[in-house]
Amino acid sequence: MRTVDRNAPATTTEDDALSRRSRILAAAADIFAQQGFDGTSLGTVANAANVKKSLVQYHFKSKENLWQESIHWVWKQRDHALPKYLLKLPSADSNDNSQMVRDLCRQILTFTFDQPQWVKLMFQEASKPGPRLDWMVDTFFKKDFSDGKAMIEVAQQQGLLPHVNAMDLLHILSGALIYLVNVAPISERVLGEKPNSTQYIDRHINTLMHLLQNAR
Amino acid sequence: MRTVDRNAPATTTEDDALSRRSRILAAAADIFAQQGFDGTSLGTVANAANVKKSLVQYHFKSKENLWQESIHWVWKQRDHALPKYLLKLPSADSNDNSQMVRDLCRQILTFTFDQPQWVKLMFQEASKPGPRLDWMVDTFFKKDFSDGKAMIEVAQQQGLLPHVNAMDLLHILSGALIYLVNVAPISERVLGEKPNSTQYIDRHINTLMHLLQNAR
DNA sequence: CATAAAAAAATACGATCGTATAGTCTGTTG
DNA sequence: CAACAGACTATACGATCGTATTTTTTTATG
Repeated sequence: MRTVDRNAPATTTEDDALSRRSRILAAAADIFAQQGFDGTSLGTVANAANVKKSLVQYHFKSKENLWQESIHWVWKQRDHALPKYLLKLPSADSNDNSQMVRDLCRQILTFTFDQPQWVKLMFQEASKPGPRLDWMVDTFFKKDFSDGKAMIEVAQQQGLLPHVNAMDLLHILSGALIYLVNVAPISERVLGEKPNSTQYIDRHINTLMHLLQNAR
Repeated sequence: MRTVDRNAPATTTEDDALSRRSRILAAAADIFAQQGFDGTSLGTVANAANVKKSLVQYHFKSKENLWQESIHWVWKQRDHALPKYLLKLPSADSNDNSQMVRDLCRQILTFTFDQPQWVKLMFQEASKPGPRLDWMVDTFFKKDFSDGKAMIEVAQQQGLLPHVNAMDLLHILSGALIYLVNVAPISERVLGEKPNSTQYIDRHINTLMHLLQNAR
């Protein structure tokens, strides 16, 4: 009987077990981030990954476990895309560090507009505290918070940020950046302007930097 | 047979149709805000409102309709609690208007910490654009945006806020305030500090005002 | 009191979903 | 070739949920 015929589109890309597994992970991360835990069905994930529903359950034992592994995958992507500035502000090379905060903000914004899963997953669970939020706090957020605070403090010591409470400043900065991503679908519909465009991001960051640099 | 016996706790509060209906609305708003649309079941809402599941369907025809009416109810609460400053910055009475922005921010923060439903419902739909988000945009957000922008501009004309792009400033302010509420369950677990305490809110607002007032 | 409308409750049904289980296919190893 | 393990599939079951329908109870009105 048929020797080849496996799938319709004649997968030119390799379709081994490993690629299937990560395809499921990527699809699950997307759908979990968009539809939430309850709004996501394993069948939908399987379809999006172009695999059978049973295979999802074979590679990941339960929906809960798939969710956890998806988030690990998302955070790995994020940490791989945003490591450059983290805690590595040059101590006193003193060429032009003034642009560093601006560059970091822009990089965070553009990446998050492109891969908003981590933010969506974060606030989904924050809005309904439970075991899943506790797990995320222990696994990711404690480290994220301390890294962020350390970055703020380094920047402050270099005179790049006003000397106010570091944790407050972290929240204000995070808020100003992340809110922009979260509210983007609304802004787009209200203002009729694409908030993830380069101009929009640059203008917003300019305004933000203006507020920060004129304050002491 | 029993003349009275209706319910266990001998409801001292009147339990007529109107109070039942609004009890369902309040419960639905809470649960929708916490668990999302998909994560909310009509049975759970009924239990929380202490009514039978069938009664939920009697008063509100469908889950979709219950969701809409819940949100109308939430927005009505919000507009009833936060009308004082909206668009009503005194034109030139000029006693001490400098505290007005600070007071407004504090009022928004304390109310939203107390009744975070509107924010949660807002971002739930923003994270998965669809017909429900479109409905919210047309019904609420267009007005919210224009009101907010108008407020910023009035404050700017009085010299209470730096003269930067009004919409950007609105987003930065909204972000700094709303993010604080959204991230509160995480902050509470990471920092071991209640973010909705008066001191925490005041300190945060002080920092924010410091950034705003030293900038021009 | 009679009667009709409104309010509330009980029941049932079809669909979806997570998961458990058994079966199939393929490649490898001894 | 035999045996086995890993990858994959098919199927079924129990539970939950939204909704439709029917029935009972309460309230209002003449």
